[in-house]
Amino acid sequence: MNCSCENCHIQAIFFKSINGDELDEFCGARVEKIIPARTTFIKQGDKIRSFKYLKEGLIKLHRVDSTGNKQIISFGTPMDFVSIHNIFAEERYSYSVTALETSTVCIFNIDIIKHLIKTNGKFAENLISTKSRASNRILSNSLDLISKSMYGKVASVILFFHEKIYFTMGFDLPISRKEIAEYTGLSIETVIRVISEFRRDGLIKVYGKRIEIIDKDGLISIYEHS
Amino acid sequence: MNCSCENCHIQAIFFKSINGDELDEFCGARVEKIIPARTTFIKQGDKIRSFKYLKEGLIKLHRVDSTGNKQIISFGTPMDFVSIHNIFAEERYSYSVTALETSTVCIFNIDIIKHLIKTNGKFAENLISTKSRASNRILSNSLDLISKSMYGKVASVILFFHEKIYFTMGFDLPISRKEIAEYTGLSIETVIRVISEFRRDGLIKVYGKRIEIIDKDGLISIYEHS
DNA sequence: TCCAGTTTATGATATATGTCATATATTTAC
DNA sequence: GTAAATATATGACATATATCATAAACTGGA
Repeated sequence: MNCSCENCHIQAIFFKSINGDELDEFCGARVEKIIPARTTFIKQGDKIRSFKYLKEGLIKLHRVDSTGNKQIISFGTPMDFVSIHNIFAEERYSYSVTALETSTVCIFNIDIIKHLIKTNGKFAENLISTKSRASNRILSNSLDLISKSMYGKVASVILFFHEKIYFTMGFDLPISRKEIAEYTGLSIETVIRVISEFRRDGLIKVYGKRIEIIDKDGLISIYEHS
Repeated sequence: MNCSCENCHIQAIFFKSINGDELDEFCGARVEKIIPARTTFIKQGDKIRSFKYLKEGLIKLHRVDSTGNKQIISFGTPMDFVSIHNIFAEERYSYSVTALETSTVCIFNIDIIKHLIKTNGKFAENLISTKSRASNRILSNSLDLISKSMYGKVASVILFFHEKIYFTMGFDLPISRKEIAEYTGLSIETVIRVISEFRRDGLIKVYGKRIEIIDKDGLISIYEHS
């Protein structure tokens, strides 16, 4: 199996720094795996044995914190998920990863990655900068939530899936109200109530998981003013 | 000026991967600067022109978010602050850095760092792993705050300065109540009220900035159960 | 030393958010 | 296809948190 995929982001990101021989070495050991929706393919605490790249799909990063509390860390698309957050820092994953939609993951030999970092400076630089951008984005989203009210938090989730994932006014939420609660730190009931209130105020239409944004500016205004 | 400091953490972290010649190149261009307490030496939006390491002291990372809200991102000691969060990801700092106590900062030529990454694989690996650990820790602290009540949030700040910075039961808080509010996302009054309540409940003694922990287990229990 | 600004503190009150109870709708397992 | 589990929804109520007002304590500079 090689790396001939047409629209591989990791190729665009990393491979411009890899020459022919290295590319063969890197891709020769690649395994592609289809992950069914709602399947956890990286478990918190597991030993890190490979380097994974999301080729296609949508995933969530989640964890159980030191006090036993379940929380969602972030949502990711191929543009922003490669399993590098922990690879060089810890021996084990400090988070789990679950597919929200059917996803395709490319699995690489971790030793080859480590070897590439040591022998290919351009690759190391690209990896550091990709990793930095990804973790900056996650941290920034997390910080955004801390200072917002329940309205701002729920609005930010709806706007996130609209602006970063689906790009259309109407879309099916890929997560439950409970998961929105785990991401925002709110209770489930509060999440449901806020969604209902947004509906009553004419900001969105709701049919179960289906959301249709009616007043995007209104949502943005709520997000911005808490 | 060279890198002969006795207890340099960056030396311990990075320099084990650098040989004599590289060390000279790296340290030859080093500038050491003393930052007075409460001075901002990195400003959000500034162009990144150098690589900075906190040799001595205590700093806070802070930012103004997209909606104009001021918040504190994290606190750092020499053990965990090197200005690598943004260096390879962005052209400009996405956060400011202010000294909370008189601090010493070592300033390196950023091009030499970038050159080292490209030519010294061991250095690149150490840098990636140091950076990963630092950003994992910051993210983890930020996520911890999201799901906690005002009691848990304030307890976590007090326990942080006790367990990670001063190690003694009594210490002077290096930040104001307002800064605790900016870190936790609470209002100033709520922070003050919670501290007063902790005092009334015999968990701590308070004399202005001075905190003395009386019932550490009680604080931990509050932190854990929200 | 005094003034002005900031910080800490507390009360009164309004609002935001969580908890518990209950009901319906939806999904899953067999 | 049915039972059980889970997800969504809403009301009533309790608790958590913010806001506004005020005052005392502290800080830095003229």
